[in-house]
Amino acid sequence: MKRPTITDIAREAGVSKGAVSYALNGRPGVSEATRQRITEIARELGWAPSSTARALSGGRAGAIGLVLDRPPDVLGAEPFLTALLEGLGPASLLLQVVPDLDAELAVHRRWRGERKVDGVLLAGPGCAAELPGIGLPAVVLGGPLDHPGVPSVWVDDGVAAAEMLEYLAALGHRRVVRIAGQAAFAHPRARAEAFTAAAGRLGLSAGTVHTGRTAEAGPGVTQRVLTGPRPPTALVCDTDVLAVAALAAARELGLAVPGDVSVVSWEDSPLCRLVRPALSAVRRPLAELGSLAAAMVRDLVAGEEVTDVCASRPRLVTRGSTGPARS
Amino acid sequence: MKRPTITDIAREAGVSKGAVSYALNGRPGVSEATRQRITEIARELGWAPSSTARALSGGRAGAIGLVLDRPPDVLGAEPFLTALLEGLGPASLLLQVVPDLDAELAVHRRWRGERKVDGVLLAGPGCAAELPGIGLPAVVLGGPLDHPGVPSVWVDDGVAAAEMLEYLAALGHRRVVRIAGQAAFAHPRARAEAFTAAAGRLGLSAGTVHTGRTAEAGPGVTQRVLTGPRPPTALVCDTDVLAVAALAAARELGLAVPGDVSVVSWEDSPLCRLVRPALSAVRRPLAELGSLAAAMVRDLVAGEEVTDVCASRPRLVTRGSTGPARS
DNA sequence: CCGCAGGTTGGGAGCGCTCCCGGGAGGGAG
DNA sequence: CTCCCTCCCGGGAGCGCTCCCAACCTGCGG
Repeated sequence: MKRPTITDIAREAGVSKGAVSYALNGRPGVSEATRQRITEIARELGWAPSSTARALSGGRAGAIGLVLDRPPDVLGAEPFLTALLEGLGPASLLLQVVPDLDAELAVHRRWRGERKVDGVLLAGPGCAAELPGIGLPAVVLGGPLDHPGVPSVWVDDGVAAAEMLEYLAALGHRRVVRIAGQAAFAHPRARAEAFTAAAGRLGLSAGTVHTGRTAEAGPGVTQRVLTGPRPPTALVCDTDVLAVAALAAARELGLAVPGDVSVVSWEDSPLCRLVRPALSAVRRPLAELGSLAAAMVRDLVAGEEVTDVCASRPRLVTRGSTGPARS
Repeated sequence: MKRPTITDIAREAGVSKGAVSYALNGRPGVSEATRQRITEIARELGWAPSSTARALSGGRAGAIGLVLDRPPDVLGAEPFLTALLEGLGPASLLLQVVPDLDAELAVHRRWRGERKVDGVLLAGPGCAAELPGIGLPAVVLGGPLDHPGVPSVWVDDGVAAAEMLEYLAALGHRRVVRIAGQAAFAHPRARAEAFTAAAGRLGLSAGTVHTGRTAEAGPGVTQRVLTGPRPPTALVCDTDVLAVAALAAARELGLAVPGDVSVVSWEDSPLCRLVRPALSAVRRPLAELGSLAAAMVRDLVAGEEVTDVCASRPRLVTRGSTGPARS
């Protein structure tokens, strides 16, 4: 029950290993007739290329890596991860979870040393600067950054911010506060700038409060915002979980959503549809992000020039959590 | 800037490749003095073993696989995935997301054919029966199953059900309904049986309603349960998201939680802590599940006999969503 | 002083694949 | 008919490592 190798096929077909290799890889150097015969024999022998042998010989590992930097208790990229992976398709993705950035760098170095991966995806800008030094082709999810050797693929937070805020402005909202958290696959600074820029253009009074990395602070921060002087009539939350927390916090204060305050999530998810009122949310093309990223890593590994890429525009999905501003 | 190989080390140390291999792998057959010298040279040359070469030679791939079966729009294993991965530690995990079971089987077959992985983790009982036929060592997360060749590692739903229901019974609850959904790393039937058995033991009236695979039905199902004849005073939800949906559904009906109805989630997560009232929940040792599973796959690949394993007991964490039954 | 056991070491054959090189066959031109 | 050029294909050398086997060396007892 040993698995067949190209040598077996070669013997069976009465040709050499080399010919089989060429035939099976659709490469010139073998006549069409022989190619047919070889392909047929390979099929009936149930042959499949050994990825390890191919990797050894070719010098490539045939896999890309992704390290998730997960400090204990942080809500993070999880629900988005599967969307991303879906976009990656059949590319082999080596995944590892580590507690912090140093550990992440260590993993990248190890992968590089052991030649386990050909390139990596970076879930955040955290250690983008070090990757060229390590010598591993890398693509950053969420950007754009301006590290020369490390292209990024991102979703435009500018158009998302514009769409959200225009929508809120049209509903009569004038004071909006953003609850900033740890958003997946987004560059924190870029998002902050996009938000304030869009608000400025529309003449809105817009503030931002931060929950820090743990999101635990979500409800507390939200309540403080809503009970402060001149509270906002609309809240923009960086993540779906933060938005759910905001909903809960508002209700605890006896405020109606969207009657007294509107809430929109800068991240759509099934969770947004399941709470009541259902959350209006920005839907980002994460699967597309994944497939673009995979293609970029491939190109990078192939030695091609790769530039920053922006995925298609995010869309605002309106549901029950947003309504006219309380006058 | 070429990376050093054992041949380089051998030349440098004036010994043969074979000796270097033995020395670096801590294997007998080389004197302690030589081993020291070789280790030292390897260190200063910055040598790291090539995983691909090792895999080719050793016949093992040095990685285990996990296929996530994700029908569009299903809430699933995501938040738990990272906990699981954390438990896996530095073991290389090849991950792929597919739409359905057939695709999952296809991936397993491909991995097996290409020798990409040595063994796989199964996120559910779905295709456990086929794996021995494919010839890939596999461990099922969530069980126990009784497929001979496929051991499982699971968290005991029996003690979880007992703890939850005893707690609810002590609060005076007599009618409990379970909202059954797609729980991660749990065997649906085992969980159902554990629930009804524990309820029977305590003399509770316990029912179960199903949301199907999409969880979208969560709010609707919950409302139907709560507005039916003789509504339950407590709800047990299979997942955290379902529990949040239940909270929202209850509130929409004007029912107070926990005043009118208590809610407990059969899955803890940060989300449970962020909603209001915070959700009482069962916390399962998922990281432990991961490390156990990784060890089991390793043993299985090594050809050892592996039996079903049960992780340490889950714990009920009580928060604000549970209280005395309405009399 | 010789022989032998036990421990060390060198040499080399794979693992399955890729890719280069050169020989041979076949066909068109001279 | 011969020469040369073009295709095909066989042979074989790696890729970096593991592991077997034989040769070696040491130290011991006879």
